[in-house]
Amino acid sequence: MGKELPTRREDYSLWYNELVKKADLAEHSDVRGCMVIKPYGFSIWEKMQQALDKMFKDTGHVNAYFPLFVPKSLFEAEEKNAEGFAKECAIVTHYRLKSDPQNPGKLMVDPDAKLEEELVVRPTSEAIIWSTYKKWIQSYRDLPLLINQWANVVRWEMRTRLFLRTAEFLWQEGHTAHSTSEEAVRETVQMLNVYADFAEKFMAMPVIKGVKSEGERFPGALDTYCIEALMQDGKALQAGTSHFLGQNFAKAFDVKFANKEGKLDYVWGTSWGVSTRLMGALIMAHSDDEGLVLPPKLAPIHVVIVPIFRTEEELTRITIEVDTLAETLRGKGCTVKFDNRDTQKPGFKFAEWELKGVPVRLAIGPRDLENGTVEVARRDTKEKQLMKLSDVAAEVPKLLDQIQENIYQRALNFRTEMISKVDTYEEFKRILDVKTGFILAHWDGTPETEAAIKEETKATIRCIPLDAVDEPGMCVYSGKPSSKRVLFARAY
RNA sequence: CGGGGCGUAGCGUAGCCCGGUAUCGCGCCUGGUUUGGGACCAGGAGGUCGUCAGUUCGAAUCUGGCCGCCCCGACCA
Repeated sequence: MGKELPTRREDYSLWYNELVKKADLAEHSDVRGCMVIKPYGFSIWEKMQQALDKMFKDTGHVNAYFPLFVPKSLFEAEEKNAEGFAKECAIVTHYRLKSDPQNPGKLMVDPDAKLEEELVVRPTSEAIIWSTYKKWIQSYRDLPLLINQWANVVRWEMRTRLFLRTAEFLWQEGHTAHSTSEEAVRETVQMLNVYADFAEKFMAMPVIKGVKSEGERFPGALDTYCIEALMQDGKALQAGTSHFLGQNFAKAFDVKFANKEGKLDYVWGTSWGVSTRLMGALIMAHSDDEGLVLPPKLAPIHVVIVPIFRTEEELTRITIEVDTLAETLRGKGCTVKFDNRDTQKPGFKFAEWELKGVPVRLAIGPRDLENGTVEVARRDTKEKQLMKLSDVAAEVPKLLDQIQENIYQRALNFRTEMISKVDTYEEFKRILDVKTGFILAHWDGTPETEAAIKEETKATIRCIPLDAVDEPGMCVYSGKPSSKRVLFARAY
């Protein structure tokens, strides 16, 4: 099965695609550019959703749901936003099919069922939501409005990649409205921090927080904050964004409120989102040549128990021990899978669960029954140890914590090694050639320089890091003065 | 939309140049032996060769149209 998995070094893209399919996460659909998320992959996404949803609720947000379709007139109300998405929209123009007289048994679009106004399938929901907020907001007493929705969106991308860029994807989008600019900015930054915490604490993936340059900014936003992660092939991945919208959408949709002084003013907005792209990030941040490596906090199965037996009788004796052990582990919050299939051999099961990234594997055979032991194997380091059966229930939860910490440290060490400070354009290009990864370099702040560097090297400004220290220098490209370093990389 | 490649069993492929009804591996099914790191042996099932037309006694193979997919670019808040 997984034996044919190419190694990461040979061809990272190929390896990624194979892994996604072999680990039972997802596959390409017959529908153009779309993806089928398989049950195992979806169960990981559900764990992400649960953790994120709790973090949103803990910061005062509530969930709601808005329509899939956006009338074209609403969609175009915020001009920059509409322009930004115009090239990748799916549009509903008709509402009925009929039998095709030319092709018996086939259907055709009924030309008589043309819509008065086209409906855009949401590529993002600012328009439909802000048109609704207009009705909900009259006074400062209605603010802040802190709403999130879990939904699917459609962006007609020309080239797609499983999880990283698909024509339809699942995400969450938060849309908030505030009475002051300061409060909206605070919200934007707060949600950026929520995303960063989620990435680091749950996904065990270190991220760099920053602000996008003008060229990479969300259309319609005044500022786009983002978290940027580094994948094992040295390419960057934008893992989440949080936008300060200013009053742009409020003005476009005429959302005004009466403040305490009784004066009308436009509300201040934010929007923020993460998507199933995080699944791609998770895979590319930790996996190895044996397959997926899941952080325990997001693993749908924490512990898999593989019995080793020749006869029914042996399996029965093992099952008695396993039932007790599994029950105790479940009592400690572990998700336990007892793989008692008699259709596969132990070696096959070991390989299969490694491919699926299960953090801890226990093996129990006749030898262990005699000695009162269990073989405990951890996925991240592939270390195996014999443990007393009586100790397992206490040790496994600790081991899960260690694995969570270890894979974070490993990813952090990798990223630290892969950040290069460079001061000349030659060095800049050399790093991209031989090492890749993140590059911290001075930039003169102009879109022209940014575009020229992108054109020549394919590297883009991932962000202007929030923790960038003031440091006078010269732009690597133009030689003009610069006050701080920005983060460059080739990106997904 | 440009440049390149490909369409043959559930998956991956050989055959195509040089025309004679399709090769191999994985997987699947049956039986047996196995079972502490992806088992082995034997037998078996499974195909409108993307599609339409043309050339031919005969087309997976040659010719043309169409459809679909992949890679590179363009695109990707």
